[in-house]
Amino acid sequence: MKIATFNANSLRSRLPVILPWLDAHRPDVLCVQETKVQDHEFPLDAIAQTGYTSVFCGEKKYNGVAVLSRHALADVEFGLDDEPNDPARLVCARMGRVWIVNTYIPQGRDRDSDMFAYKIRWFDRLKAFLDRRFTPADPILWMGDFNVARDQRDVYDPKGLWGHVCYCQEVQDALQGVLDWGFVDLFRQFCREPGHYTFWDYRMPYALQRNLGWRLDYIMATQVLAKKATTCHIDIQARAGEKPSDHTFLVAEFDF
DNA sequence: ATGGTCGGCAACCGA
Repeated sequence: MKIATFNANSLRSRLPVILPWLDAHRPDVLCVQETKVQDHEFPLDAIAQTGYTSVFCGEKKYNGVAVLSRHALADVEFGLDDEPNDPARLVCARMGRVWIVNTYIPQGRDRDSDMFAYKIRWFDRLKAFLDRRFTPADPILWMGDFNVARDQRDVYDPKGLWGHVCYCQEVQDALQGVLDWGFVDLFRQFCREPGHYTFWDYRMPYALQRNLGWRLDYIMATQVLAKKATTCHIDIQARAGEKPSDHTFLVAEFDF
């Protein structure tokens, strides 16, 4: 089994990246965040032509999640189970006996904004969501854009960036609280080195060439699946001169 | 130095 996650920053404008990538790599599942497309405008047919079914929930300009799959998806649910439930930030579905939880976690804006408090709470709400449906013994893949860099290996300037909404003690603790429920960071299971990133701010000149990046996207697996993982790697599709952030896939493969 | 650019989509907002 091969799975992947991708922050699209507009699914429709990224189809020229996504469709060839699906054809070349044929993952069983691709989770997408920031689709930025309403459901009635979702490019269902273009994706179906590559052999993938989709489940999705989007908004006009912001947010939006989708799961693209080569296999049937069952028990599809959108959003958390309290209010506001953010249906365009979470999709949960079952593929065979494996559960997929695809999240686009709030970015948080500023440390002193309501959105930051909302971001912190989101992790506890997600843990409650998981508790109501699963146990840590279930085969679950929690993946997507988490907007958290877990430690100093995950940002290009740990001292200078400390205190950012995506790199501060509060968000690291909040994420760790959900990990402690029973998840393994699959990329870190295979690579302990610093400097491997999934996001480069496109406002920074030559951020990719200078490797001024962040690791904000994750594939978290419960133990039963982590034991079967054979690889987890970052696939940067950007060619010379192109902006990389909207072209970065995080991929994991499993021995089944 | 607290900038920069991109996407949606029609004036800024979110990242």
